[in-house]
Amino acid sequence: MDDRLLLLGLLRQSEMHGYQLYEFIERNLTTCTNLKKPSAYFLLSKMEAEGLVEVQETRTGNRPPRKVYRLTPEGERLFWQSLEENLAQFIPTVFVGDVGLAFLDQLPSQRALDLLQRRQAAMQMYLAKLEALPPHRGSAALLIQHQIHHVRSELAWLASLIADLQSASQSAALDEKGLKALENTRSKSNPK
Amino acid sequence: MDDRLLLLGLLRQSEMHGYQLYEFIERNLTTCTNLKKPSAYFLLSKMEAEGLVEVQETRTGNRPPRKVYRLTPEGERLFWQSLEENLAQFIPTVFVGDVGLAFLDQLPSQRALDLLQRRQAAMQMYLAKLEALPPHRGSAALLIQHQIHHVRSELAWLASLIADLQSASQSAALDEKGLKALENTRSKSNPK
DNA sequence: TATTGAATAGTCAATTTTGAATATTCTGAA
DNA sequence: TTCAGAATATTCAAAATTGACTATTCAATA
Repeated sequence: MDDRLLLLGLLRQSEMHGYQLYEFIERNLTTCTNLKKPSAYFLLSKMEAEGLVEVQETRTGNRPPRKVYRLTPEGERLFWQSLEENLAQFIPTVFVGDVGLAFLDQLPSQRALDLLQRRQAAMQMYLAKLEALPPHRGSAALLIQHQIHHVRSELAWLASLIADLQSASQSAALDEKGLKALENTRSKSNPK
Repeated sequence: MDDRLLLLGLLRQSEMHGYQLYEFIERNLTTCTNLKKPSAYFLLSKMEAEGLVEVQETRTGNRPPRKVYRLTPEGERLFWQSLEENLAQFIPTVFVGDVGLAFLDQLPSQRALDLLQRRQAAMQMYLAKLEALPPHRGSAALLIQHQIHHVRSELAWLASLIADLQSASQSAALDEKGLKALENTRSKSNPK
């Protein structure tokens, strides 16, 4: 539903053909969707069938004809409805990177540390890229600020995990208890 | 690939049939995957075809036979490889909720505020649920801590967005410039 | 002026995901 | 005991997504 909202919202600002939509999303809105090219086309033709958008075929030279999409009043209605719905709700974030964390205790703690430090480096690089981005206009800027805020927060969390892991493996060197110590440490510290 | 890692990792701890896997994920690991029941079954039979897991059909009474899966050495190898890969990389988070934010300026600012405050309430409820969760064992606890950290950070960000929106609509009441003011405000404030 | 590679524009078969249905067993209340 | 509904366990057809491909135009350079 959110991808429809995205397409409707963009078409509302100006009519476009599939590739333009895809390009724009790819360049400016990757932080809020994974929509790929064929999915974009698929969605568009579906939305046409549902009467949310109208198509105008335009042929330039002997190119394959481009389909230019524009919003119908029906589409406009759905836009407002979906926009309100999207803004009012909260969808919990799924962290695929946490699958690995779920099995962190299977690894020797030194190896775990190594890997997490590589993750940390990858995050720092991503953050640097975000911060170096040329200033975007309008609400795209908002999304980038959001992503920056998020990555900083994730970096802080990862740093604290790494620190715990380090001190746990320190004491493990003494008391031979390994990662078990860590779980207790972290599950108790629950700062407001 | 991450869902395979998840299934492999769980099967490595003990053999299980599809429903058990699904149930366990549903109860303890929803913060790191969206894997639905039929997808779990699909993945399992695919992994069987790939020689990553073995099946043992067990029939109890005249129930439909249950397929119990266990890891093969091949599966074990892939587990370690995928685990290291997962831990070492960082996959940027996609915020579907940001689709709405991308069109925030299309709404009258009072309406935008209303909706975002509802989102805020939804987030607070989710956080409360997380915090009330009975203490989980092992690394599941880690994932919950992560989710809590994340939601707190998101709440802070949303609060600051709402505050900016409020002060922007205050000045709009004076200078009639509406939401335009907001974008400038936020895109400049970039705290270290 | 050819040639090559990037950018533009879209499609398709194959894969993956999903909602909904099926079927059995268990639990407890009437 | 019996009937209803929850829990267990899986499957399937329909829908959505993807990687890989096709094809044209444009820009630069050999």
